[in-house]
Amino acid sequence: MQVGADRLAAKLNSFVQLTEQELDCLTRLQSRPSSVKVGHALVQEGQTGHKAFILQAGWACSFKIMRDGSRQIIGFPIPGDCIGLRSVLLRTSDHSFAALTEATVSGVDASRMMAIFTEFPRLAAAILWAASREEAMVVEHLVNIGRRNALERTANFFLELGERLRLVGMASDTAYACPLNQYVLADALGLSAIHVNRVLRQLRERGLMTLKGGQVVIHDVAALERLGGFEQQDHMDRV
Amino acid sequence: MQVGADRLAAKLNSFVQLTEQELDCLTRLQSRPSSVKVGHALVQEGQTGHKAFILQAGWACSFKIMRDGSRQIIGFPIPGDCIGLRSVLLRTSDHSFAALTEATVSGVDASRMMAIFTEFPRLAAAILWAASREEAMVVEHLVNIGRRNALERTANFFLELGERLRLVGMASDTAYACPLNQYVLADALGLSAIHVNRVLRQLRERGLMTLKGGQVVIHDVAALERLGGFEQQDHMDRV
DNA sequence: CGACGCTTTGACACAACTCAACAACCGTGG
DNA sequence: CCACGGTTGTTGAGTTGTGTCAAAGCGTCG
Repeated sequence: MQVGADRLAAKLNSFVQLTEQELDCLTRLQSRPSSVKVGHALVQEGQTGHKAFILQAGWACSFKIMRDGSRQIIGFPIPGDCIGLRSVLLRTSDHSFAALTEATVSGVDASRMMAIFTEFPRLAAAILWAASREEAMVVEHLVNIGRRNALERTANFFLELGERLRLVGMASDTAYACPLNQYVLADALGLSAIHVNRVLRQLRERGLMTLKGGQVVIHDVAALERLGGFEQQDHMDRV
Repeated sequence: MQVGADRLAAKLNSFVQLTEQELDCLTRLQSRPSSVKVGHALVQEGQTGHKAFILQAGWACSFKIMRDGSRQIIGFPIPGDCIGLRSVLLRTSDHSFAALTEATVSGVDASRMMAIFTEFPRLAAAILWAASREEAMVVEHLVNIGRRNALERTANFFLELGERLRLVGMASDTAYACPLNQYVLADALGLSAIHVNRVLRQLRERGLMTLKGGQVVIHDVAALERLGGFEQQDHMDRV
């Protein structure tokens, strides 16, 4: 498998230039890609099987269900991202994953994963780096929910998402496909679905952005960034 | 330095039994502990120096300042926790750290940290494990803010904090020292300081818990756990 | 004593939630 | 082809939770 065919290899390769051997190891680490149906769970909270996946295509989300039935979505892995990496290290997974669209994933064997640490330390560092980026995203999400009102929060969310998608070539500067409905958005943003609707309307009426038919179009990037308190990320974090 | 003297070693040792050599490596990794004054920043957001610290004693918090001056507190590292581990991997730190009480920390040299990956892979795995636990805490925090109201959120927060403190012997089953004032709590919980006050009063009047003079006393553990939607963590996550 | 940091309280405003109903869309099957 | 049900989006009215502003109480420290 060459770089490019495997999303994980492509991502890690942007951190440290990987050798032939390391690329080969990554290939062997992953099982043959398999397809997942919409709504199907990948990892269940509390599950103790040490399974992790790499999302190769499609959309998914990680979330936690509360006792009252409501849920909080933690994040939306996009192609190249790890799913359930933590459940390999911590014995039980602390949250669940589900596919939001038809998706393809490749499984990662936990024991082989641990073996990497002894055989390919540079690869291990790269994985820690990827995990760090993921954690940084959760932190951003936390700040967004904790300290911004519904309008700012939503604006920030779509900018952040667009930024990530652009890095993997799934978005242009002002538009991208986004299959998230208002219920999903509500659970991600810590709002009610109805309020999400009102917020989207306001964003539309203000001429900032539109979400329609699974397509996000940003009409006024500058104004949206101002509203969402968005700051261009620095991606020069190669060691 | 024996296990016990060094908080980090003590923590990692609970994940994998560390060898003499590994313990020795951890000791050499850390600089001589130094003391930090209240309110003093350890890591500034955007700072590019690859510095990390291990908190050995005292209280600190990690936070992000918004453009409008408000702040969101991400978490409260307690002794044994890493501070700014991510700023070693991602080149710039994405948030800041400050001491909340007189604290002592030992610095960690970034280049030596990277060297661990090649020399002591088991140690690297242990560090990744510690980072995973930290991320799990952020996720809990996110869920708490996103999907619980002020009362439940506060209840959950103090239970969670107590749980962590108990693991390092800084809390009994029903009480612990907690130097966080209402402004700090507000910034952590995504509330206003005034509302935190109201919530604390309600918790007190309902006979659930009291925060007074830097001391948390839980009067009715069961009821508080029910209110906060708190579930006992599983700590059997040793590999 | 006054100054300061932190807590407490009340009155009011506003953001976000809930409930209820309806409209648009889309695939399915008659 | 149209009727249908299910899903998703839209809107309004009323309620509740939380923020804001203003002021006072309290303890500590200089």
